[in-house]
Amino acid sequence: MDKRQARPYHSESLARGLMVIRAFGHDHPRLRAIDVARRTGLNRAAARRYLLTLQDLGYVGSKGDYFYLRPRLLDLGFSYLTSIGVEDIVQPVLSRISERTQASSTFAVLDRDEVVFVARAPSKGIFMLATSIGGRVAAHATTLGQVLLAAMPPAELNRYLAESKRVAFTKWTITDADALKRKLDRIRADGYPLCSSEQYEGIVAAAVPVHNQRGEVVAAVNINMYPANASKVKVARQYVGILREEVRELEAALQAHSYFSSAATRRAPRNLPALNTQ
Amino acid sequence: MDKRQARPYHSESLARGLMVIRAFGHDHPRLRAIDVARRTGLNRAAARRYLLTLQDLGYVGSKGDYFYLRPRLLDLGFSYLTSIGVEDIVQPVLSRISERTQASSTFAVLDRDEVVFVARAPSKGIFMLATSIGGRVAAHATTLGQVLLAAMPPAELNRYLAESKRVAFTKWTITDADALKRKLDRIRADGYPLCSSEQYEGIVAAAVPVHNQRGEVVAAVNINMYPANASKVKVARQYVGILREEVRELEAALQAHSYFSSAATRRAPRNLPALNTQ
DNA sequence: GCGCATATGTACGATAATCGCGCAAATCGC
DNA sequence: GCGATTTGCGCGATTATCGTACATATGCGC
Repeated sequence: MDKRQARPYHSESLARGLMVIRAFGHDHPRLRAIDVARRTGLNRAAARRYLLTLQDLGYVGSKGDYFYLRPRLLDLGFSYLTSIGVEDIVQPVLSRISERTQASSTFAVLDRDEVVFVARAPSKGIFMLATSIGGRVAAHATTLGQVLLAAMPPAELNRYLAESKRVAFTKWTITDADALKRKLDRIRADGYPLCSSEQYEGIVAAAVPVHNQRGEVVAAVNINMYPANASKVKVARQYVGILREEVRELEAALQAHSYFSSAATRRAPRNLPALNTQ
Repeated sequence: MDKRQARPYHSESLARGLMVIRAFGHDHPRLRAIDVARRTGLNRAAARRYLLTLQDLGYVGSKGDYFYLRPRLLDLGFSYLTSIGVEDIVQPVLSRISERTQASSTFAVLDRDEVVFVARAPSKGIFMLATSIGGRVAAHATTLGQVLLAAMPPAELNRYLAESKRVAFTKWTITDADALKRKLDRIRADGYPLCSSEQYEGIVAAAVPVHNQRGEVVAAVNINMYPANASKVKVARQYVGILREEVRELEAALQAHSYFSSAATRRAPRNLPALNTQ
């Protein structure tokens, strides 16, 4: 009846188990069954069952009453990384970009209003962004995010502009919807965004989009520089050529692979009029 | 009855859902429901239910009949990475090591007979190992693996030597159990292993163990060099000092964090005599 | 040393989540 | 156009999962 939304196509056990994994993290690297229960809202017995299941599968370990995550969890993310071809295709290109531009470079995709770092090649300098693979930052304050936002369908972009609350990381961060919209317009005209200190003071960055064979933007690649190496935005602008050149090859290589290709949408939906299956 | 092993503490749905995720990968970046069913051994309807669940949760997407993994999956591995403090603690140390030794460095842990790469800092050169975060290699052929094997309890080590089948990557790879045992003995005496071309032709590497506050080896850090930079093993040996020095600070920092500390094993097991909870 | 508070491990009946078959509709290859 | 596949979904059967309960064990305050 109305007890709960009936969703016969939804496995609650799986959802709850994944919730258990996410209960762990930087501030909570070791948790007891009851800690997990409290953090997830599950019953203690249930939380314990999921923990023991995950332990059987090798994803978590335990010592005394405490549970902790084990490196096998990286396999799950690794499935994603290999499915888009990070090791074989993306990483070599990033390395070449870093080498040719003396800047660190990053390959990233959009997930809702955040940019997710998928691959990265550091520069020769000491410089190393703190966030690592799988890390996320708000889209509005990075070149990666801006180039991805600029490629959004208008309707979706308007929803983003309306719903996302954009915080300022520095005084140059663009948070205002109209200002951001103007910047995105400029990006569409130029083909790439330049950021100066919008996320980190003193960092200059440029990004270019990565297209699949149908011309859709599926990812972005950027370079980050120190002002010491590139005190003028000019320099960044000059490197955009290299970035474009390398990304063109990246696109070709990615299209040979099938993840982004979106080639065979074998069938249209049955009854419904082509719902956007997101 | 005897239909199936009754395991009231085990959630099959969670296990099956995770199996679905692992059905994807490099050669299978896009799968239909029935493909997943075949690859996992699940019923098609069940596979589809798990896929739809994962889609609801944002871990997979779909286009037409095809499903694909989404970047949110990286969050799961990210939970592990942040729980051991990769970003805050490990990465800065690795960067310093790479800078001081001009070599790429890696932080890794052991999972059964494999080494899992957890964090990495590339060297200044072009050199970049293919495998990325979450990647695995057989333990016996890398300095990382050897230093971790050398620290294993004797019983476990013997089991490893007996059960693991060790393949040769180059003609210098040590695969013989006795030879490996001798090398591990030497490592215990020296405190660190040196590898020359055991995994890749021409690569020289050295590793040191990372201890928790109880003196247990919980991870390892290594450096990899090109013969061009270090044609003599001597050079590697000289860098071990730097490696040791930095890792000592790493250990101090990690101990402040609680993941590896294994501090409060609050209670001993109830009835059983302190079973090794793996 | 003695409660009090809290956590664990396990059992068990109730319930609802999950299973897997079966079918109509839609697509592909030939 | 036809046979072979696959999808989406409904539905009854079954069993996996829930959550309460209880004995046991630990830590802490006094």
